[in-house]
Amino acid sequence: MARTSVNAKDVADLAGVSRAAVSRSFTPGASVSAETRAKVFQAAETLGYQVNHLARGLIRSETGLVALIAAEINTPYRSNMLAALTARLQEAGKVALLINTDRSDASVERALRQAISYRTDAAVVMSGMPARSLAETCLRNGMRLVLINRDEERPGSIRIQLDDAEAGRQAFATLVAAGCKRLALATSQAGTPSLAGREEGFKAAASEAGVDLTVAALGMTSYQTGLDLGTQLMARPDRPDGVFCTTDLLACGVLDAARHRFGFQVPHELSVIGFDDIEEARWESYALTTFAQPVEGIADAAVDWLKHAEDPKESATTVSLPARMIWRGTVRPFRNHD
Amino acid sequence: MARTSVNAKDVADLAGVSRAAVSRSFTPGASVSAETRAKVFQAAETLGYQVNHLARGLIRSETGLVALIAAEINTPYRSNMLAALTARLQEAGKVALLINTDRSDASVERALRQAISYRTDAAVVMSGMPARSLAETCLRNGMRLVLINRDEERPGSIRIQLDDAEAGRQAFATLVAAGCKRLALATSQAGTPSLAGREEGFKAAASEAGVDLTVAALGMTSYQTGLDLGTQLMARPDRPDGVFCTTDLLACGVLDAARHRFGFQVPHELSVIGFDDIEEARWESYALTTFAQPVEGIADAAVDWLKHAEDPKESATTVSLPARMIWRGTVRPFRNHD
DNA sequence: CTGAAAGCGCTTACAG
DNA sequence: CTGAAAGCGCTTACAG
Repeated sequence: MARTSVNAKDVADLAGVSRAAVSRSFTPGASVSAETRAKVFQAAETLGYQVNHLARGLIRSETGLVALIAAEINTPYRSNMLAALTARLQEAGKVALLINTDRSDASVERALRQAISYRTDAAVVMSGMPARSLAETCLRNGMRLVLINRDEERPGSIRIQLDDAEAGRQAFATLVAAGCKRLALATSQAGTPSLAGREEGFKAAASEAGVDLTVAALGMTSYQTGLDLGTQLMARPDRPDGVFCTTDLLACGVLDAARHRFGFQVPHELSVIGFDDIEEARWESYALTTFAQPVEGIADAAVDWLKHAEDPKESATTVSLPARMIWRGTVRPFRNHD
Repeated sequence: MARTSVNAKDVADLAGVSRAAVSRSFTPGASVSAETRAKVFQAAETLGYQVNHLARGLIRSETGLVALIAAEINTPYRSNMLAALTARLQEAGKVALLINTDRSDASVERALRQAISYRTDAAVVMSGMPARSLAETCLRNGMRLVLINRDEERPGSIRIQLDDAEAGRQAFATLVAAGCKRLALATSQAGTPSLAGREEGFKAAASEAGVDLTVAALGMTSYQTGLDLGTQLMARPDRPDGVFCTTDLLACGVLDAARHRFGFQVPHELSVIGFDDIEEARWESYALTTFAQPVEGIADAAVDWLKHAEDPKESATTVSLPARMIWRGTVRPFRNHD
C-alpha cells in the first residue's frame, strides 16, 4: 500500500529526535523537554502532520470516538438532542459517530456492532434496546453504554430518563384546573418508553380522580398523526375540551386540525398541552403550553458520566430528570398556577 | 495495556487456522475455502468477535469513516440533509463522523484536522470553507472533499449545489404573475453562498423587469428573524404584497407576523414564497409555496461520487441540481402556472 | 487455498 | 529527559 500521509517518523527525522519524542510531544503531561516539544511542533507544522488517532486508539484504551445511535434523526426533538450531545462531546475532546437506525432492535444491534468495530469509548442509545447479551459484549470490550429514555437498565450502563409519569399527572391536573370537562389523551402507537410513561401518568391521575378519559392512539409520532388525531377527536359528539398530547409534533397537528378544519378557538373552546418544547412550540401559530425536555441537562449528565466514571462495572446507574412545564397560550388561563 | 477485546488470534486458535485465514474470511472476495470460512465464522460467533476497523484502517487505504461537517445541525433543513447523508453512507457501508462547527472558517479547519486524525475517507463540508492549503493537505492524505452549497471549488473535490439564482428568478416571475405590485426580498445577514444566490437571482430579475424592490435583511437565518422581518415589512407605508423569503424558516416567521400581528389575509392580501421545503412548510398553519431542495438527490450525488470516483486528482467537479417549485397556499392563484 | 512474516503508525515500559 | 524495542490488531504480498 502506498504510504499515504506524513507520519511520526517523518516529523522525528525533520526535528532530529526519536519517534518516541514525537509521540510524547503530542501527549499532554508526557515527560518531554519544552525545547524538544518546540522542535517537534515546528516540524509537524511544516509537514502538516496530524497524529493518527486510529493507530493511537489501537494502543490506548480510548479512541475518542462515541457512537450516537438513534432513529428519525431529522425530527425536531431528536435533532436537538443530537446537537446537544455532539456539542458536549466535542467540548470533552470526543467525536461523535452517528448511526441512524430504524428503531427495530435488530438495527440497534447492528449499530452497536459497528460501534464495537470502531472501538468507540461509549455508545449512546436513544432508540430501541440492545439485548442483555450484546450489552455485556460491549461491557467486556470496555465500552460504556448510555441509555436515554429507555425503560430497562443494562449492566455497567447509565440510564438517563425523565419523570414522564409525573409530567402526565401534572398535565391532567392542569387541564382540570383550567376547567376542562371532557379530557382526552392523544398519542401515537410507537410505544416508546417515554410515551408510555406520559400516558400512564395521565391515565393514573384521571382514574384516581374518577374522571373518564377519551384515549386516541394512531400510527407514528408525527405531525400528520396529530392532524388525524385532532380530526378524529374533534368530530366526536362528546368532543373533548382538553387534550394532552404526548408529543409537541402531535400537539401541533391536533391544534391545526381543531383550528383550521373545525374552526375551534384555542384556548377558549379547547386546551392543549404538548411535550418536548421543540422550537415550533414557540412559534406564534402555536404558542404551545408544553413540558420542556432538559436536553442540555441530559447531554451534560451523559458526558459527565463518560468523563468521570471509573471502569465500567456490573452495577447500573439511573438518573431521573424532571420535565418542566412551560406556560404559553394553549391552556385556558386560571388562577393559582405556580 | 490490558487486552481489552477478543482478537483475530483468539478466533484463529479456536478455529484451528492461521490469523491470515481469519482476516481473509472477513474480506469479501478473498481467497479462502468455504470450509475454512465456516469454521472461522463459527468461532467468531461463539467468541463475539468483531473485526477491529481501527487496525484495518491502518493498513487498507479506506477506513469506512466519512466526516460530516456542519453548523446548526438541529435546524430543519440541516437535519434533513444530515439524515439523508447518513442513511446513504450507511447503505454504502460507511459510517458518519459528525462534527458540529460554528460556521467560522477556523472551526471548519479544526473539524477537517479532526477528520484527518481519524483518516476519514472523505469529508462533507456543509458550512464554512476550508482554506485551499488545508484542502490540499486533505487531498495529499487521500481524503476526498465534498462541498455542498459552497461558492468555490477545491482541487480534487466535488461541489454539489443548487441553481439558487434560477430559483430567485422564478420566485420573482411567480409573484409578478400572481399580480403582486409591491415586491420585497426578505433575507438574513448570514451571507451564505446559497442565500446570496437566491438574492441575486431575485434582484437581477427585478432589475431586468425594471421593478423596484424592498430589500430587508436582518440577523441570523431563523424563525425569529422571519418574525422581525415580517413585522418590519408589514409596518411600512408601502407595505409589500409579495415577499420572497430566502428560507422557509424566515417565511414562517414572516407569515406569522403578517397574520397574527397585522391580521393580513394570505394569499389574498399577501403572497409569500419560501425556500427549502422543510416539514413545517407542509403544516396546515403555513401551507407554504416554496422551492424543494433535492436533499436526497444531493446525498445520492455525494455518495455515488465517493463510491465511484477513482483516485482524487487535481481537477474539481461541479454538479448543479435544480430546485423545484412546490405549489401550496401562500401565493395568490393565477392562470397558467406550470 | 494456506501460513509465516513484514509492516501500517502509534505508545509505553525499560534502561540509560 | 531520551531512544531502542516491543507490541496493539490487522492485512497482504510471498512462497508453498
